[in-house]
Amino acid sequence: MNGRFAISMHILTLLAKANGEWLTSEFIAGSININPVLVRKEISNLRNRGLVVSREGKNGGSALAKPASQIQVSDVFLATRQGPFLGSSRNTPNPACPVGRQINKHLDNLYQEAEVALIQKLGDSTLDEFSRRFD
Amino acid sequence: MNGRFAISMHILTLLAKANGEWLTSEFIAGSININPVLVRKEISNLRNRGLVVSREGKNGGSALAKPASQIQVSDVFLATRQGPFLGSSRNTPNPACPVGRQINKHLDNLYQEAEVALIQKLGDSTLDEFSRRFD
DNA sequence: AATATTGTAATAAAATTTGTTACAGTTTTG
DNA sequence: CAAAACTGTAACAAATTTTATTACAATATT
Repeated sequence: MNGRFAISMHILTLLAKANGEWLTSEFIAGSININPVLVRKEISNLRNRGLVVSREGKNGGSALAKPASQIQVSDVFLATRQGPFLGSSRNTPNPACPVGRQINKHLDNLYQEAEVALIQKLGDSTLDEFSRRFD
Repeated sequence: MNGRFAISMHILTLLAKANGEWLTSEFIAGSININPVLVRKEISNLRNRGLVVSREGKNGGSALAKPASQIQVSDVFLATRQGPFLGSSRNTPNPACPVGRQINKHLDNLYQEAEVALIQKLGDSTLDEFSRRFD
């Protein structure tokens, strides 16, 4: 995972504990201690994924699109992962070498297997469970 | 995983298929298509992990420190991972906020659980198996 | 002694991530 | 309707991380 996963989990945890209140990006940014624009960018992504809803204008803000018990941690992982998860092979190995020619294909297979296992694991827990861990 | 995992897997696959030959960093770099110094750095790391042995001087190079069947993919993962695997929380959230104060602790727990699942999965396969996938 | 090679430090370049500024568009409220 | 409080997003800047390069000392072989 990357920093975006942490930011998204933080946002979603705040929303889960907000009890129907619409939180502003500025308030959320104050808790995470980052710039409100970054929060809005992440929320935009979560909204596209159907996890969050927002409203513009005065008294605007964001809220969960569905109960926290229906949001799995794996949903957040999938929403924030970029590309093939495990750093992907951005090498362009030598095609004249038998290993170089095939390594990316085999690594991609490996990554995918690993990712499936990880998603399964993260699918076990929900945002509701996660947010209840806080005092 | 990161680019270093891919590089290390590439190096180890070449060594596994080298049949006792000592491969030079230049040869390996040619297959991966990166700078030989990077190869030597990665090999240095793998050597510290007990996966590879090297010898200096003319006709020097590197070889596996043990049979490929005794090297698990999870060993490579552990050798190349940097820090808390999933991008770690380098945010410094607001300690005045109940969520901000505890989020890193709970995320770390989550990361660790996920990492255990991943390592278990990667522990299922060995370098030997991986290298046999190549034609 | 000449050659081939590793080991490693120092530095530079490139890529990625994170942060900032700016401002148009949308609601609410007086 | 105008002011205020927001979101949405683009464009740009700064910081960080990753990857590459240069340089050279140390080690073996021939």
